[in-house]
Amino acid sequence: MQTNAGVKRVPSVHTGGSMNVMLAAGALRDDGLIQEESAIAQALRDAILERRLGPGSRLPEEQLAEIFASSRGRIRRVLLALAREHIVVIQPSRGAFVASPDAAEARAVLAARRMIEVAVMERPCQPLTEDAIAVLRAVTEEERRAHAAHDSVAMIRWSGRFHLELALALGNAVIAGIVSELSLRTSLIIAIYERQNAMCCLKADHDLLLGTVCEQAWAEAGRLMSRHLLEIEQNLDFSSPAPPASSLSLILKR
Amino acid sequence: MQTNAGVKRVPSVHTGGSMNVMLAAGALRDDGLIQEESAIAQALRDAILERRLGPGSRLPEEQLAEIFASSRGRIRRVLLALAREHIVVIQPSRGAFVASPDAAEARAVLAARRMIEVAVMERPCQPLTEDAIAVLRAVTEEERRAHAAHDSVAMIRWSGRFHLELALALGNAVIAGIVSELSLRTSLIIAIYERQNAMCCLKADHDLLLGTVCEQAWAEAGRLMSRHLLEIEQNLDFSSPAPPASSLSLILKR
DNA sequence: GACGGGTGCATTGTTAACAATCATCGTTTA
DNA sequence: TAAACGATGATTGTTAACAATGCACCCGTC
Repeated sequence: MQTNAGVKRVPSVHTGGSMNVMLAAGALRDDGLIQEESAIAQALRDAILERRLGPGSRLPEEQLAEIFASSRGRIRRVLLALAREHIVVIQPSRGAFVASPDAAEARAVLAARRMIEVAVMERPCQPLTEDAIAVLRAVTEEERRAHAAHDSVAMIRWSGRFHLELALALGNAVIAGIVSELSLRTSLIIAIYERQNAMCCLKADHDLLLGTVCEQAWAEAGRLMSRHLLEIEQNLDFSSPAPPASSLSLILKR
Repeated sequence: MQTNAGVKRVPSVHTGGSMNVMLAAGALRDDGLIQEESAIAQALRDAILERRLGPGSRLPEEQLAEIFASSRGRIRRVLLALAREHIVVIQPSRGAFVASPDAAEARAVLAARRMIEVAVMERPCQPLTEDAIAVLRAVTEEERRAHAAHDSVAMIRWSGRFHLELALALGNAVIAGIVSELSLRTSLIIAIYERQNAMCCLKADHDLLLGTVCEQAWAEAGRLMSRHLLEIEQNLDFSSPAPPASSLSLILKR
């Protein structure tokens, strides 16, 4: 599924360079899965990311097989892969469900993110290239556009994307893979514990961050990143155990 | 995340203590795998960690199924899980092999480790408990013992274990999982690129580190950790592409 | 009305047979 | 001699049928 509808348009002149990085993002490789499986996995990740599939949702093998015009065996492999990413839970003899992390796990994930992403800011292990800056600018531009259009799905996606590109630009592919996984888990967590009045995770934080990054003010960038992630955490409400218990309605195919 | 809640670890006693510490290690849960599969996966990880299975080794499904008295289907699941940990590579229609990361991947893994583990030292997100210190002391004691006995297998294992316990003590379960995976990848890397005259990865670095940790001298601990990991990296020789090409001799079952 | 047991259905788990693919090696030919 | 070709065997990939499990529903009894 590199037909990722929205991902194509990077509004910059240097289509060539951006394109490359664009591809890399979706394709941060799904080791051990063949193309078709990888596509299904990505479709499920997208559905979770965009909250079409809520935490606790049932994921029946046969139904998924039909939806994706695939076989049960293949779905099974995909579900195992997603279980290893901690966004799906497999209960033996019961089936697979979208994970619904508890408060402790939520805190652990966020703490890990803070630790890692702040470290990436403070001590980048790669020089910042012009290309990388261009990509980051393009992403924040997309974020702004999504925000203006009140397109919350796009907002979620580009927001995650910003963190990923940052990890890729200042860290490396291994770190980016880790950040990517933690990002996805985070968005599951937000789906469960978000405060009602939540400010939808963006108030130009990313712009600010990008500014300091461009100036190579690493210490300040680290501080901003820390604050940014702390804010996300502080906008969670762990008091309501609230398992939203979504139905098995699958609006997966597009 | 009560992952390690049930496992009480008391360091003191020789066999008993060590055993307990042993258990906790593998048990950093293998999501999506049933017990039997998890055991097989751990056996393979151990074999790789201890370099009984060298990089590039072939891993035929049927043979593994026989060795572990299991079925091909189950082996298949295990291999997929290990592929997602990047310690096994699955080549479609060709089979599974122990991964042999190239220089670029090796550097990325080590850089990621340095970034993350240094961050854990510098900014622990948990107060250091007495229990944790006891466990860490026990591990270094085991390391010393293994070193004295020239038991390189035990040395490798306890060395990795030290890093894991550190991440668990000062970080959390999520970070420990990440460190655990990176550790395993590192030991694959060392198996490939280690300099002949390598000093076998331990010259009391861990003792020193533990000392500063106990004193809660975080900045110094971070510096030591950084140096420690850099030393590992500097003892690698990427010039010889040397794929040791090990046979498929499987001394897996114990 | 609540509890316990039992039946049937829906779903997952497992297996075995078959199909497809790749490597090996011997043979042929330029 | 070396390259190309082709058959053979070994290994992986896929499927479909069957077994096992858990769940919901119904019924009877207390």
